[in-house]
Amino acid sequence: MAQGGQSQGGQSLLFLTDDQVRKGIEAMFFAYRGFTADPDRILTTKAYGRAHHRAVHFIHRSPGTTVNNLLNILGVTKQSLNRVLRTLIADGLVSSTVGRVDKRERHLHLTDAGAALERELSDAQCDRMRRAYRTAGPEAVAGFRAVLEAMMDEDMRQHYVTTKDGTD
Amino acid sequence: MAQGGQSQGGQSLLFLTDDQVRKGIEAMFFAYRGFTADPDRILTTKAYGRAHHRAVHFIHRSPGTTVNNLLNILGVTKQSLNRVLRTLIADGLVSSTVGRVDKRERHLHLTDAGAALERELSDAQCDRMRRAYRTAGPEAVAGFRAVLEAMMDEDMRQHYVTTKDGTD
DNA sequence: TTGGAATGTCAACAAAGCTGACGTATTGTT
DNA sequence: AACAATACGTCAGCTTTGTTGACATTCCAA
Repeated sequence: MAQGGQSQGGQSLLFLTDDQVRKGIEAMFFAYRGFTADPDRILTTKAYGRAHHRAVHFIHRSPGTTVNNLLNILGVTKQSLNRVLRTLIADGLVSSTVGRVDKRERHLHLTDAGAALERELSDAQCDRMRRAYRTAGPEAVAGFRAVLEAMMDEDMRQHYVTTKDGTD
Repeated sequence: MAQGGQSQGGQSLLFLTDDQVRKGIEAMFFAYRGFTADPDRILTTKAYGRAHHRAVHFIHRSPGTTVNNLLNILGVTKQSLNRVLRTLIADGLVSSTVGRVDKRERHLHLTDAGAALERELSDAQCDRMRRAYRTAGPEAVAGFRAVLEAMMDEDMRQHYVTTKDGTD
C-alpha cells in the first residue's frame, strides 16, 4: 500500500504548521465520534456498550481466540474484559470452550446470535466507512490507511497486520 | 482539498470487500489508541483525564468561547463538562469571565499555566501525528484528511471547518 | 512435586458519561 | 411590569468501562 509514499518531493507538505497538524488532530476526534456513532446507537437498544462491540468484533475476526490473546489486542485488564465476556456468554452470544491442547485456555467463538449481532453492528459501521471512502475517492483511501497505520503503536501494528487473509 | 477525488476511475477501489472495509475499521481503532496514548500518559501524571485534554484543546482553539458552545462541540452534557471545567478553573488553568454583552454567558480562556499544559499535550500529540505524516508521505496526508472529514457527522463537520484561519 | 501460567472471581474504586431536578442571574418578549 | 426563555451552576444518583489488589483453581512443565 502506497509503497512510494516517501518519494515524491516531500518537503512541500512535510513542513506543516502547527495549526495544520492540529486540524488533523481535530479531524481524528470528530471522525472517531462519527465512526462509533452508529454502532453505539444500536448497542444501547440492546443494553450493551462499546466494550461488547469490540469483543464481538475481534472474536469474529479470529474465531477460537483465547482470552489472553483478546486481552493483548484490546489492551484492557482481564477483569474488565471478563465482565463483558461474562454477559456475552450468559446471553448466548459467545461460546467459551476449554482448549484441547492446553486445557487452561478458553477458546472463544460467536454463536449464531452473536454472529447476527456482529453483522448488524459491522454493517452499520461499514456503511459509513464505505460512504466516506466513496466521497473521498480511492486515492484518499490508500492515504487514510497509510497514515493510520503509521500512527499506531508498534505492538498494535503487529496485531493489525496479522490477519487471516493477506489481502493487503 | 482533493477536490477531484471522485474523478479518477473510482470503480476499482470503490468496490471493496467487507474484509477490506473491516481492516479500515480496525485501523481506526488501533490508530485512535496511538493517537491518545501520549497525552494520556502525561495527563495521568497530573491527575487529569482525556476529558480535561479536550476542554483545554478547544478553549485554546477558540479563546473566549462560551460554555454552551463548548458543550455543542464536545457533545456531552453540561454536568459532565462542568465537572471538568470546575477542576480546571480551581487549579488555575482556565479562567471564566462574565460576558460583557450578555452577562449570562461565561467566556473561557486558558491562563498561562493552562496554555503551558495545552502546549505540552499538543506537542506530544503533534509529534506522533507528524511522524505518521512523514512516514506516510504528503499525498497520504490529503487522503487521510479527506476520509476523516467524510466520516464525521454533518453537524460536527461544521465545527471542524469553522476555524479561525482558513488555511485549508 | 513444585513453580508458574492461564483463567476466573470478589471487592473496592475512579473517570467520565448520563438523567432529573432545582436555583439564580440575565435577557427578551409581551 | 410581568413572564418566559436562556445560560450557567450544582446536587443526587446511576451506568459503563476502566483500574488495583487479593485469592482460588486448574494444569503444564521442569
